[in-house]
Amino acid sequence: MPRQKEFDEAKVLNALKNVFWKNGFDGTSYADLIEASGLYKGSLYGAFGDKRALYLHSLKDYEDHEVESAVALLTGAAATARLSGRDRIKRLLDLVIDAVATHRDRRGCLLCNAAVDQAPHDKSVEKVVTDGLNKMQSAIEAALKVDSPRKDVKEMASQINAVYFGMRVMAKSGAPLSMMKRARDSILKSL
Amino acid sequence: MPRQKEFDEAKVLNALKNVFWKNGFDGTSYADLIEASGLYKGSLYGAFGDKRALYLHSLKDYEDHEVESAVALLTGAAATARLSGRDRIKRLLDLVIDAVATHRDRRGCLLCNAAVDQAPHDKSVEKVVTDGLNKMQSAIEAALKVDSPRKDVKEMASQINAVYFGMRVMAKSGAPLSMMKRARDSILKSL
DNA sequence: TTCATTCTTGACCATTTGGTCCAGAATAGA
DNA sequence: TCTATTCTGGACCAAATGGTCAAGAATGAA
Repeated sequence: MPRQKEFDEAKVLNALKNVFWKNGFDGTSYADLIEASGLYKGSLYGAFGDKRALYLHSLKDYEDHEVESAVALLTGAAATARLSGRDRIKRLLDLVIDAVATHRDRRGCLLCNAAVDQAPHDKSVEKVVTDGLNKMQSAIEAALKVDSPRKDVKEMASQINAVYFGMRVMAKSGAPLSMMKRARDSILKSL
Repeated sequence: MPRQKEFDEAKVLNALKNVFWKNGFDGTSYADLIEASGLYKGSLYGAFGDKRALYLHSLKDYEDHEVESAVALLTGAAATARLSGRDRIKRLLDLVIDAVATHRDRRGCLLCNAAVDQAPHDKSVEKVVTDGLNKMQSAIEAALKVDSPRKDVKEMASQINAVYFGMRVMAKSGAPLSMMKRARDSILKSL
């Protein structure tokens, strides 16, 4: 085992993810990735492969971190353990609104972006995306079950999932914050 | 007024729209547009301008046709005049599901696609998209008002709007049809 | 018929694209 | 110390990109 890698793989992956998150797959060039990672072409290619592979790695990184943290929030890990299911869902939707309101973050959700621009053209992307979607679905169902047993959990969870993704699109589109807030308030009312 | 154009502008625009619809802005090359339109580069450029202009023209065409027809459905033009607001909304959501179920149409909604991949980077795109979003919002409100006066029309309409866009994303992502149907059924229940 | 104007056709161009390759640097083990 | 192996740095490449331009065709007006 001679010569070690000089870069921190996790950090680089995070940087790559952020570029794809902001610009999408086709909107990102290899040059952008080189700049963001601080690596040279050879190293980058050697470490992760071609552009498509870099994208898939980024998506998986997103799923491992961002999606997992949403799942944790919903299923009641640590900080949200004492919250009602309804409040957990409120938290989730608030995150979407806060991203825009306080951080001016218009990147939306990488999974949602990938769904729109790559999933229909690439089976591997489709798989990662639907996996993520299913994880969200299960986590929302889990949150709903906290409050009371109900037989329409799946239905309601799908609706919340749709609202969540819809709000993500609204955020990217530049829709007024009021529209997003109303969508959130309306679904919370029915819980 | 010498020499006439030899092509049908509306048809060409429709062809361009379909390419962008399928592949997104960054995913389509000028070569794709030339092939789809059947024109030569010079003519295409002369008629509509650069790639960005072509995209904007396509978006507007989408708004003039697709969005307008959804609006007509919701506000009760001709065919839907006798339907309840609820049924009009059901029709709208059914369109999303049918596109996938019977036509295997994974293009989603061009406005939604534009929101995700171009709106954050281009003010003109953002404007067309939010205009479309607002048109949908008003039309949904109009549909809701058909059934009964309610004071949460705006809230409910925003929620339906979010579900609509969320379902569009699900469609593109390759999510199971059942998830989309449940989202639809759930929101219809609350009407 | 001539002319001005607008259209079509396609050659052409600089730049950027994603991707390859290899010389040399670094280092762990023999 | 030597060697085998892996990494870095960056030159290099073919192809595709978005965009320009000019020669010539078509046609209505004078």
